Amino acid sequence: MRDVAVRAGVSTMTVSRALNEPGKVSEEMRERVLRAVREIGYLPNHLAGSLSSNRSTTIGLIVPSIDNSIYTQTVKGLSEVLKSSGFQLMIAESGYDPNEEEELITVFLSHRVSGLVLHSTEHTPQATEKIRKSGIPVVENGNIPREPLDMVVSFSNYDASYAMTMHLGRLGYRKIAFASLYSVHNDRSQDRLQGYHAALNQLGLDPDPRIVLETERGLAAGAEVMARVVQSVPEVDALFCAGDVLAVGALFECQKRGWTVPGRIALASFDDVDLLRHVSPSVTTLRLPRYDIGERTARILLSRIMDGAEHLRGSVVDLKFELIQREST
Amino acid sequence: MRDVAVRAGVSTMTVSRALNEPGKVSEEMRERVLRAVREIGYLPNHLAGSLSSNRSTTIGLIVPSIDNSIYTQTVKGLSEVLKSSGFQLMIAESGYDPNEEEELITVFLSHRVSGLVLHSTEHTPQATEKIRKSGIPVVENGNIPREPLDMVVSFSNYDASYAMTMHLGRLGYRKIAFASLYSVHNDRSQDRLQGYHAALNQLGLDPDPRIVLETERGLAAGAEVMARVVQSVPEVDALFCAGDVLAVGALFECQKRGWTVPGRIALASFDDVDLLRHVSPSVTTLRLPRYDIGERTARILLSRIMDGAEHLRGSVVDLKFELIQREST
DNA sequence: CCGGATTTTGGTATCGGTAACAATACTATT
DNA sequence: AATAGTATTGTTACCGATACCAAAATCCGG
Repeated sequence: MRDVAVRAGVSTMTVSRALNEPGKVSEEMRERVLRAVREIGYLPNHLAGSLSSNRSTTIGLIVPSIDNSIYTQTVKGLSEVLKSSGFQLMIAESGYDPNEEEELITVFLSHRVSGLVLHSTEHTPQATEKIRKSGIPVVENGNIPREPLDMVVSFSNYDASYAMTMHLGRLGYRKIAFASLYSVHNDRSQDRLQGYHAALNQLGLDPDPRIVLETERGLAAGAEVMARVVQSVPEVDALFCAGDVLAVGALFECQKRGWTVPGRIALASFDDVDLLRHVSPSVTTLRLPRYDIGERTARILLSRIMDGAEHLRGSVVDLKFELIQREST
Repeated sequence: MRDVAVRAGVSTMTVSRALNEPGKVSEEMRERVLRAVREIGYLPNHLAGSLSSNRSTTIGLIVPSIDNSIYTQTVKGLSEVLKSSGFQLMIAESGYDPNEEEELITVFLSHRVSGLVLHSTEHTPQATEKIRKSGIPVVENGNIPREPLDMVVSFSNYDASYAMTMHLGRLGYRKIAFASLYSVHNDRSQDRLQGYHAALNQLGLDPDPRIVLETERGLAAGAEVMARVVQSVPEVDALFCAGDVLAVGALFECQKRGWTVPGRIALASFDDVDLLRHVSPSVTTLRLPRYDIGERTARILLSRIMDGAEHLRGSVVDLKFELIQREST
């Protein structure tokens, strides 16, 4: 930058202003500076700028696992809004481990991100403390936690799971099995399970531990769950797969075994992946506002960072969901 | 850091060393410093460190589209290796637009990333020039370009497409249709198309423009392609879907219309997504080393950055692929 | 045409670290 | 015990920008 200043015959301050606050500089200076910038091929150093101004243009994002297609829509929403404001995204994965998450939070804070987005809502006390101490705005967006760290943009896993289970109950199914992903360190799974139980209770149905299963992600796991539940408890008449692509795997298993859906057993899923609409029978599911969550998260974060919108501190945005009834129920 | 130094009764240099080069500091000092760090709750400022040392620990990654599940495995591979070396990933999407890519490269350079990973291999001249001028190592990993910018870690889209087409030819199919994603500004698509044509030529089959189609991503597009090609050119006996989940959509369309696969028409896909193994019939496809590409990319980049392995400059790593014959052909 | 208000520009300190070298303490050797 | 050599710690300058305030230039009404 010094070179630019010399070449343009002005002070570095003028260069800095011409680049960042063009309005505060005369037409002539601005052009002289911009020309010098072009001639020299000058690239501003963001590190120096951030250090000096004590403001950065990076946002940290921590997801449990990068290769989970569920998050990609949210990341896209985040990314698009941030890009339009000149912010950058730093991404890392915690592997569903709160300690790992804490570690990453520390790293991001030392990189002086000006905001954090956390998918998980389970944090170590130290992580919470560090965030509080740093004073930067945070958005949690995988679930609506009972005790938010700061802001929240999400749908409620509990509500969604409750709604789907009630839907199955109202359709007349009496023996509703439930499959989800492992719930250790995964409050989304835990909430879905609780929503399911609350609905059963509301419907006057007895919970049966034999038909509540936890498994890993993937088609194979879904298939395995379907086979297991039908064979161990033949009177089961519906399976609610509250996670990933389990329902697709389950459906394939039914097709392979010749079990009709929903004749022999009804099937419902949690996330409206494209696939569920195209398989036959198409699968009843919940449409979750994945993209909107990212977009809204970015907006609310930017308001806090750029406009200092302190009144947004602690706000909880519930983006709801939509139940889509299809052929499988 | 000054506070830590005062509290520990040492100079800031000693604090810096105790934290970054523990070996160069005596046992006693190290403990005194670490205690002070803990007591104060000191968090190093990476921006300042990077600025001062002229080294950063961030890598920039530019993908055409974040919400494409194809990249997630590569990102995971990258992320895991980088994390273990304390590097951070900045991600952005170019939307298949070289100008957008150039813009992002500029931003990343001004953030002083110490390496770049580009999925696309088509760049503007200015982008190429900026990268060259910056001197930082770059890895391209969506394809193997004819004129690499610097290092390359990928498989060859041309070779893969050629191999699959030859495979279909050897199985006896004579009228092989080809569907891919739009090839404008997408050299991966272009190379796949060329590989297909080269194989047709080698097989002594005449190319037929009526059965070479470009479409968008998604199941619906795949279904549409299948319907279109079979109805307009009934003698077609195989369809090679060289992109995304097109093949799955195509298969669903066949099932819906009662066309047997491979009886009425054979079907082959390009990327081994989990799904293809679980549908019925299972789909012949290419297993691409998505995760390995990410992992290897990270390793080669880190070698250049940390060990200054200049002999790696310009290296091209072809990670190959595997053809998986299944029921659909 | 003048004095004060306003806009534009510049000087200097500083952000929080590290590099490079200087100074000091300690070790080993003969 | 003196000397050279090594290990440890400190001093100072600087990385490349911006903040803050002072100085210079411009504007304006009376």
